[in-house]
Amino acid sequence: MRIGELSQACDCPVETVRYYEKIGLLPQAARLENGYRNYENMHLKWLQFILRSKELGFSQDEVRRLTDLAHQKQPDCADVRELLEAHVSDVRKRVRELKRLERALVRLKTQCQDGTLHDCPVIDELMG
Amino acid sequence: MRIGELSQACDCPVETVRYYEKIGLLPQAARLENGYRNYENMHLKWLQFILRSKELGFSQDEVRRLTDLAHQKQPDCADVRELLEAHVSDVRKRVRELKRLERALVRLKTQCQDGTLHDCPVIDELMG
DNA sequence: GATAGACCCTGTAGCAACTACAGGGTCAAG
DNA sequence: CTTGACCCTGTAGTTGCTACAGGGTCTATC
Repeated sequence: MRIGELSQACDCPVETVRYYEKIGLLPQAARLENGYRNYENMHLKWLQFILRSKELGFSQDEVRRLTDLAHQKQPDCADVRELLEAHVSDVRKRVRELKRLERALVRLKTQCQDGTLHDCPVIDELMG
Repeated sequence: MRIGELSQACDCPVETVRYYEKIGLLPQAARLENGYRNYENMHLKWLQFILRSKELGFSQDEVRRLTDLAHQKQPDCADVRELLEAHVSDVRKRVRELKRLERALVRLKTQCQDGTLHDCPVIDELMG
């Protein structure tokens, strides 16, 4: 399989595939005589694993740890669970933070009733 | 006021102050004879405005637009309102996205009941 | 007068996680 | 034999800083 096919099959830009290979997230592909990368089915699975993990918001580092676990002979479920739990609590923290932001913004917005006002209370408040 | 004082007064690293000046978020300071930056009270207010806007999650570009509005003779409240509304809906979108993520992760986690399991269903699911 | 330490300067490289070129080579079809 | 789609490497850009490297300046102390 050449890089274009892999890229299309996974709906992931070729540059990104090469990038993942470069940083060692995706194992290196063998080369054809003309220098083109030659991917196996294994690479497709691996890339899908990476992309699915990214979709779930795992960082590159976390994805790396996940692929490491996934390719151990006996992956320890406790490690996976730990990663998962850390990630869930991280996501929850971000949600709380954004909700706090939202409340502050909405409060700010209520000060902006009149669209034609020249002395803008929003700007005043940001000014301190 | 020298950069260190401004930095301390706003609890913002000196490098960041210089950076804001460099990218034009903060107006340039006059220089002393020895080349040191000499800040006025105006800069302190301006920097506080920037930092407060950042705290509310505005991007650099949005902050720039806010400072532009703030320093017009007659800031149009409708413009401010528009920025604010766009930002609130952006924040809400991010919250929804993260909540979706959280649900997916929690679902994944429920498959991980046994910490000693060798055939990990989480990894299987990520594998596709 | 030397020197230590705190402060200031510029400019560049690094982070995540890619994306977008520039400047080439390869290959099949018409 | 040329067009166009594909492939290659390598570098620079993105956002919003942070962290040096390699200097200069100022104040206090010995």
